[in-house]
Order: sequence, then structure tokens, then C-alpha cells
Amino acid sequence: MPQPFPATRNTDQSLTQAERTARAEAGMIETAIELLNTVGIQGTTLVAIGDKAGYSRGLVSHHFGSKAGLFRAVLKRITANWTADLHTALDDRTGIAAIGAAIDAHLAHVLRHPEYIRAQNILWGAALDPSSEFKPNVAEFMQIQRESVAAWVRGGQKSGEILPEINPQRIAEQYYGGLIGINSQWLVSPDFDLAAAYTDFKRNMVRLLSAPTTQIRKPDTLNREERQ
Amino acid sequence: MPQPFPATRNTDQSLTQAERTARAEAGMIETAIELLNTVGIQGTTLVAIGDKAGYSRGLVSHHFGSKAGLFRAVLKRITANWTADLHTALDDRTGIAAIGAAIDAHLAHVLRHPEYIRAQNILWGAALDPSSEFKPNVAEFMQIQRESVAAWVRGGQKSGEILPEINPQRIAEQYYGGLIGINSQWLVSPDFDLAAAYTDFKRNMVRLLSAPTTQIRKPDTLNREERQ
DNA sequence: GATAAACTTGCTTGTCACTAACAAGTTTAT
DNA sequence: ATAAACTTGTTAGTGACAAGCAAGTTTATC
Repeated sequence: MPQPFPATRNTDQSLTQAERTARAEAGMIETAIELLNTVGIQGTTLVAIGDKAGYSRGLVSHHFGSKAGLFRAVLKRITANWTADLHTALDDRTGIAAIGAAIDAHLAHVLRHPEYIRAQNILWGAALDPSSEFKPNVAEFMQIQRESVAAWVRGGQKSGEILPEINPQRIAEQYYGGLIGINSQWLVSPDFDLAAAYTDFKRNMVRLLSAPTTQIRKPDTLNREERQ
Repeated sequence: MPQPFPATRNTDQSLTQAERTARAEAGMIETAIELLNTVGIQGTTLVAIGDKAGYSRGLVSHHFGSKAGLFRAVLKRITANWTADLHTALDDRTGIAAIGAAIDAHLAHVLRHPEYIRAQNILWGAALDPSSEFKPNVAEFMQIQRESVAAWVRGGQKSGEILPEINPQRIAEQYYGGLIGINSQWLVSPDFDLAAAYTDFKRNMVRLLSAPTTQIRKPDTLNREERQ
């Protein structure tokens, strides 16, 4: 039954098939993230998802094929969210400035959406499993992230602020590994000082990338700069 | 029936209760590690452990209380193994030398016992889960590891090779995070160059800790040193 | 000091509530 | 009416626990 005012379609009465699908899938993904954060991967059962999202226990399988399929979709959604945040934060920067801004954005993102980060890392942990169905997705995501970082380094090398001897791929590995490691420690230890670790990481990263000529100063000056 | 030669007790015929227990627990732990590496945490069922270890499916619960209890024991065993390796590698070193030696030992250990590292990380991943029963164990282990690193830094500060302004705790977080992050990337991406990442990490760590006076050189000299 | 009963511990099997997946249905949009 | 979204019935497999059996170990008795 076609409604006269398409703008008010989502008044719970009659929805387009596409709308129903979108609403159901989004609801289940959101519910899964919530459950992952509260009762973990074990407690995130199909029944629990269905109950909390207002559907039956069978709908997850219908839409995502399997529980692993739903988790794949969760990762996809989280990744998209982070990528959007990063793009607006970067704003066409490259080189050292891009890396610094990215680390800042990362910290802000973690503090803003801790439940996303937690869910992401829980699923990444599950991906280490040899029988994991979404390990390739995780590997690919990391590969793409590293490639961005390597591109920033190459940009800095083009402009001369980063020495040409530095290997962009190696920096990308260190950069990305550092972020993963900091997050891992924070997720396990509730009293871990995330902000301090991030700012320290940023300072170290910038120092490693800066050409040695910028470090030929008197120790006093250097230290004051470090504290800033 | 008491045997005349206690030294030949373990000839598969008649075992002391203690011997039986030790053999059974060690067998199940070893089997669990093997299964974690091949079929993952999902495939590591009580039935599979019992089958592979030559016991029944009920013995795990009997000895370790639960599946989580077994995994706790697995982590304990892996940790003990790594700690022993580290101690022999360190040999009373402190300061930058200790950190360098520890990173080398870490790489050697990962290459020597990849199945241990993989199992450890799979279980750590599971520990991120809010319902995890052994998250405190993981957090405590990380805390102890960080304390060691911080002690090395303080040692280096005492001898003067590390600047007093450097925060040992922050360094420990970066150090440990870096190792976790590198391992995580390697575990997910089969073609990840682990050795290259480790040597790069070591070089960066040493550079960060070295007093700036050692960096006031001509760029040429610095670069040659970097390549070594 | 040998020997058998009393006891303890290692280990297995039966059972139960719960889970994911799939197939066969019912309801809703087109 | 027909195809999609969604629900319900069913099944094989899971971890935990309890009851029971089979070894090993201690103690009492001769």
C-alpha cells in the first residue's frame, strides 16, 4: 500500500523491503556490538541478538548466512566508521603532519567510540584462530592501513622532511604495530593510561621520522620541545 | 606392590599417582597447544583434547576444573617457558643493552616456538572478551613484563646512558606494545616479514633511548650506523 | 615384615541445558 | 500472485557436572 508522504515512511507502519532489510541489518549489527561489549563473544548468541534487536533467533542466519557473517559485517561497519573519521581528520595532509594527525585522530576515536574499538579487538582476537573465517578480512584491512602510512612517509620524503634512507614499509609496520599494542594493553588493563601512551607514541614517531639535522641542538632546547 | 627399583618406575607399567597426574596434565596442555594451532579455540573441544591426548573427554574438567582452567594452565606453561629463555638471554644486563638483548631473544623465541606464540596470542585474544575468566592473568603478566622493562630503563639512567627525563613507564608501554603489535600483524598476515620488523623495532628503540649527544654527528656517519 | 582391608585419587561414562545451522513454514511488501 | 522478510521446528554438537569404576596408597592385623 503506497503512502502519500514518502518522507514519513519510517513511522513503523509500512516499510519498503529495502528499508526493512537495512533497518534489520543495522539493528542486528548494533546489537551485536553492544553484546560483544557486555557479554563477550560467547554471550553474543543468536537468541540474545534476536531478543535485544527485537527479532527472532533465525534472522541473523537469514541475513548474514552465519554468525561469522554477522561479525564480518560488524567489522566492516566499524572500519567504515573509522575510515570516515580519519579522512576528515587528515584533510589532505601528508608526511609527518599526516602521521601526527592520524595518531591524534586515533586517540580521539578510541575515546569517542570505545565500544567500537573493543568490539573490533575482540573480533580481531578471534581472527587469530586458525579456523577463523574472517582472518583474510583483518589481514587485508591491516594491509590497507599500512599502505596509507607508507604513502604518508613517501610524501614526506618527496618534500624532504623525511630522509630517503627510511623504509616506508618498515615505518608503517612500526606505526600500526604500536597502535595495536597500545590498544591491546588498554583493553586488558583498566587502569592503563591510554592518552599518555598515545602522546608518547606520537612524539617518538615524529622524532624517528624527523631528519637528524633537526636533532642537532642543545639538550635543553630539545627537552623543552619534547615536553610540549 | 612396592617395586625394588624406584628409578625404573616410569616404564609405563606402574606409575606413582603424582607421576600419572603430571603426565596427564602435561599431555593435555601440550595437546591443547597443538589443537589451538591447528583447529583454533573453537575446535579445541574437550572431546578433541581427550582423543588426541589419549584420555577421555572428562579428564580436562577433572584436572583443571573447566576449559578456561586448562587455558590458564596453558598460558602459565608458555609464560614460564618464555621467562626462562629471557633470563638466560639477559644474563644480568641492564639499560639499553638489556632492551636490545630482550628484543633479540624475543625474535629468536618466536621463531623457535611459533606454536607457543600463536597459542598465547589466541588465548590473549580471547581474554579481551568481557566474560573472559583469565583476563586478570593476562593483565598481570603484561604488568610484570612492563615492570622489567622499566627497571632496565632506570638502570640505564643510573649509569647515565639514558637521559633522566625519559619516563621508564612510558618506555615500557611503548616497548611492550610494539612487540604485541608486531606479533599481531605477523599472526594475521602470513607474508609479514617478522625478522625485519623486529630488527627495525630494536634499532628505533635503541635510538630513542640513546642520549641526544650520541646523535650529534654528521648524517653520513649516522646512516652507516643505521644500516649495520 | 608380609598381607589384606580401608581409603584416596585418577579417570570414564551418563546426562543436561544450551548453541549454531538449516529447513520448512508464516507474514508482509510489491 | 509472487517474492521477499521473517519465524518456528529440528538436529547435531558443545561444556559442565555427577555418579561410578579402577587403579594406587596407607593403615591395621597377623
